[in-house]
Amino acid sequence: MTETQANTLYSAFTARIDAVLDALEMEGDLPPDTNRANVSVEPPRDPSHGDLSTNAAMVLAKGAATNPRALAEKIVEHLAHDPMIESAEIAGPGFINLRLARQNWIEELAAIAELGADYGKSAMGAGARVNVEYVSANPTGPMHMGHCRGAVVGDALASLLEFAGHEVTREYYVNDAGGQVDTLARSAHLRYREALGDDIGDIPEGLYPGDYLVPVGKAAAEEFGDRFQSLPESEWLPIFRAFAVERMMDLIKSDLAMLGIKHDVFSSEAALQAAKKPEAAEAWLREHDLVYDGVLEAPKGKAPPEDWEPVELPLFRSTRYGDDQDRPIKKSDGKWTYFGADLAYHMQKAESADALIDVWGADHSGTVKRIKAAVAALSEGQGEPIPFDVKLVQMVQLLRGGEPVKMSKRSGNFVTIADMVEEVGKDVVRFSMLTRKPEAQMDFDFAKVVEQSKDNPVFYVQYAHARISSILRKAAAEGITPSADGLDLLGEHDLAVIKQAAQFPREVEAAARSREAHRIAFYLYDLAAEFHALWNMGNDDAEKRFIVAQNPALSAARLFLASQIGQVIRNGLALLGVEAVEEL
RNA sequence: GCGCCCGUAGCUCAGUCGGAUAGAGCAUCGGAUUCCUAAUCCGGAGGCCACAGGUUCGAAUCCUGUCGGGCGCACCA
Repeated sequence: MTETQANTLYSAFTARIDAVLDALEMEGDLPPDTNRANVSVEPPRDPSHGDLSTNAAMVLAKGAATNPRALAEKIVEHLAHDPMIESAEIAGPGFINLRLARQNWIEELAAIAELGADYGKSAMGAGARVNVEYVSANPTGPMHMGHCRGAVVGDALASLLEFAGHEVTREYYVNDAGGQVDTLARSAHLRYREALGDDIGDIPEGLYPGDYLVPVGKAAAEEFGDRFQSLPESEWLPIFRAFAVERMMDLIKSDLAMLGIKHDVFSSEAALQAAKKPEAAEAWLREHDLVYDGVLEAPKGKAPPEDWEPVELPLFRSTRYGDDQDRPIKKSDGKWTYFGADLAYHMQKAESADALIDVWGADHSGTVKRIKAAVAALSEGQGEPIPFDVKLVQMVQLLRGGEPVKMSKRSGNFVTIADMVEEVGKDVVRFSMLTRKPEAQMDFDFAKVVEQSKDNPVFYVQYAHARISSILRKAAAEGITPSADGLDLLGEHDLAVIKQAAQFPREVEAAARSREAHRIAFYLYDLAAEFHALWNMGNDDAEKRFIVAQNPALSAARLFLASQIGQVIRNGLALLGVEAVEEL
């Protein structure tokens, strides 16, 4: 309760209860400076328990040397006089259940109208600069499904944090310095020779066979003519590396655009190395005895690699920070390891951020400890340790009609994001990726998603929005304008939807705090469900329809309600990067 | 062998810093459409929250162990 919170309905009542506890301290019913960390004020799961519930009496009774119900009675006494509280009751082991006066909900609806696209925004982040690094797929080919989940999860997380008051940088780390990009360059050169008319035969083992390099070869032929056709590799490798990486990044950016993803910053590993950042990091670490030259032991419990031989390498003392083993920052050929460059890269990011988040695939889980160790070591050394989170996104098992689909860049046979988006649409892809928590594995059956697309939750939410658009269109045609004037005419069943909508700001903060964007998707589903339920009441009872014949004042009020629910759905979908359609 | 993640209804999954009778969708059974989009709604049935201990007013949630599934485990990225 100590965190900064937006001025929402729920935080307002949290403050009221806090004030009551202050009063009880003054009156001696509670010991001074009672620890209230475990006090919660939140809507109960079961709506029949009221609008808000607090466990304050149960949590604080022991410290006050009394029993929960006795303390609860004292709290209730204070709350009973509040005109914004309709009733306060003690229930079960000592919960205090509050029913809020309907005025609260009417005002909340007005607040949605006033804030519009800003409704739900929070100041929680207090402008803290958060760098979210996601995707960072190697620039050796188009994006495939293996990248998709992390891309969507990272992007939604970035939007969420932004909405919750953080200053977010969306960053992509381009691994353009390792051996894989040399392979890319060689593969591109082969396609280049092919474009110039050489018979290249089968793509040799160890090069990338994918067709996507054919246009790269043609482009190179146009750009360079036959200049590099028969020169030794050393003459063209760096040139083709840069050329091909640039083309691959264009490809990746266009794939990302299909998913509605756009990064602010693309950081090049090659540029990082050219700027000697890893050297600087190494020097600092050596000064502090965090890097030393040593020999790693062969892995235990598992047959060591056949070509295993002990080699002395510069090692980072990641064991000092909880890793299982010290980690090499340079290879025996003197080049930086991925990790060696990556630790310098994280320091670079930290220079312009207050917190770092990496979104990685679960296949990198083994490297989390070392990078956390490195960031801890380096940032402690340079003042305050920087908060650093690695969000691991679990694998997606891609199926087609129940059969696993292979994904391998080497074979050149893989389902690309472009294929996926073209077949099922961006909104389905994004929403699907966000309707389960990222740390759980998921199956994604291509055929199933296409066949059952009507059952996909994204349509359920979009349908609610479409219905709202539809009714507003109809009202406009009939000359009825939504209006807040008659909101007092709304009934209990209308309020149920408002209550759900009013939770949006809470959900935003809870989701941002736990850094879990998928909560927004589930919330929207619940909100849509409330709306659909309200809509269907109109089937049985014409008085409960949005447009009530002979009652323009009530119609205007209900249309106002519908319009605001639509606003909240739009705000939520915007966080997920899913479109709020006008009609299905 | 070690590390990380997961285990909740027949299936796919939610579950708010530990809260009240564990929730949804699909599937299944029964209802609602002369009427704002039925791509919707209402109701029934379906659970030893993998298992065993522990922590406390209170555990699906936290701790320990076991079992099952996934990912990773020298200089790759």
